[in-house]
Amino acid sequence: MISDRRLQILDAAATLIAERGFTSTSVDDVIKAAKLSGKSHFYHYFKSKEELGYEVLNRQFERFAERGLAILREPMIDPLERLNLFIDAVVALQAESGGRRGSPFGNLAAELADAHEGFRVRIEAVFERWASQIRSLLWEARPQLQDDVDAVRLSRFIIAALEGAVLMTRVKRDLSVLEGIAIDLKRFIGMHARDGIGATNGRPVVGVE
Amino acid sequence: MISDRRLQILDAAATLIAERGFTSTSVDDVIKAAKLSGKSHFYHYFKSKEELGYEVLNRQFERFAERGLAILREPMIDPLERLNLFIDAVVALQAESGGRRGSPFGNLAAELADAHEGFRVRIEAVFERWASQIRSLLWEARPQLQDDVDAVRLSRFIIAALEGAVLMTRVKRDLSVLEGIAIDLKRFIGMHARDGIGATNGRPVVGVE
DNA sequence: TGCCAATTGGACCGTACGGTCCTAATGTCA
DNA sequence: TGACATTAGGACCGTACGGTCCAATTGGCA
Repeated sequence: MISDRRLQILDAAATLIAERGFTSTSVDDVIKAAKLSGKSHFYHYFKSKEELGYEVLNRQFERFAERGLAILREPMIDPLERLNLFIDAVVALQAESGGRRGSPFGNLAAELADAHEGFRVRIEAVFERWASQIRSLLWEARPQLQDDVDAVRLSRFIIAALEGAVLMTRVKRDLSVLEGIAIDLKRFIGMHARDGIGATNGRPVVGVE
Repeated sequence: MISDRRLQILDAAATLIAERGFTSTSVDDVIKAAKLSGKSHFYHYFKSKEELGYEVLNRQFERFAERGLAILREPMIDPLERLNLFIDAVVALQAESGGRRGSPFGNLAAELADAHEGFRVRIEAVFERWASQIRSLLWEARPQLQDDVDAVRLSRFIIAALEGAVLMTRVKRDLSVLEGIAIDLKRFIGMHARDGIGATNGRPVVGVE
């Protein structure tokens, strides 16, 4: 069902959309990048540009789930430690493109949230699944956390800080922006620990750097 | 030099760009919204769509500087208190559009950072001026702050968290996302105070809510 | 062998876009 | 009165876009 060609098109489109956005990526661009013979070849696999966009978004999320969110579920590692590792993974993922690419979700969100309800809803779902993973982890870590920690709020804060950081990194073309924010974010999370380490001396509960 | 018409066009364009993004806003759309008679009327005032975009960005920043950043410089208020008030102002600004509009800088950044160097540079400058205001405030507040507070890093963190929060709010169409993050952000800032209030019990130095 | 998906290649269409050019009317201030 | 910015209206142009249609070929598999 999932032919090689389809994946090839999806990957090419993902790269282009990450570079220029969805609107500024034309079907002809995708055809050229995926080395298809022409329009009919493309429309043999996708019924519209919109559908292509949806599937690209799906694949981006799957990739992110495998390479990023999976860390949040590692059963052998302390939950709060896992959260730190996850943040490191986001930094590493960005480092691959030199911080020039930004978040595929954040980019699409900013570009299409108001203009295109179909994308808005799908991106909302992405953020919700992401937040839900963090909430589960926080629930698991609750013996180590202060009683009044608001998991919903904290999970949103983490996502917002990371998305904002990735955006700023892209604008400034400087990966150290993201790295600095990652450090602060870990400290903020550590501040919610029951023992309060990280809150008083600025160091997180578990290893930083 | 700055005619009424020009401002009228700039305001109409700002609204459209905030709603649909720069690329998806056509010159004809602007002409209709600003009630101009035709293309020649528009091109009488602006030499290109690009120049219009630059001037809209300038005006958005001026507006933000007057209604937001100005708070950071209020001489009669305690600096850290001012930072909290500033965050409240960002929330209030978003509330005006029901959180549907997002940040004019973040939106343009995500849409054009890679595609259009001219915009990227200008948005970078916006973030830099914003960060610089926060750094000044932090410097002013240094007697109340812990010695090892990194003003550059903290100022970037604040901006990233706010930009990310505004983006998420827009995607979820729920202002309470931003409100929650604002609370956490204030707590994080309070955590840098010398007395450590806010770090141990989750309350900032100065009034929250 | 025959079927069917995959591929190739290109013509074509309607629309939208940024931008130019030209002419003429209207208002305003010196 | 004259000079000049403003307003008005429209024709026009080249290009790009998403999408359709058609005809022909290739290749694997039952």
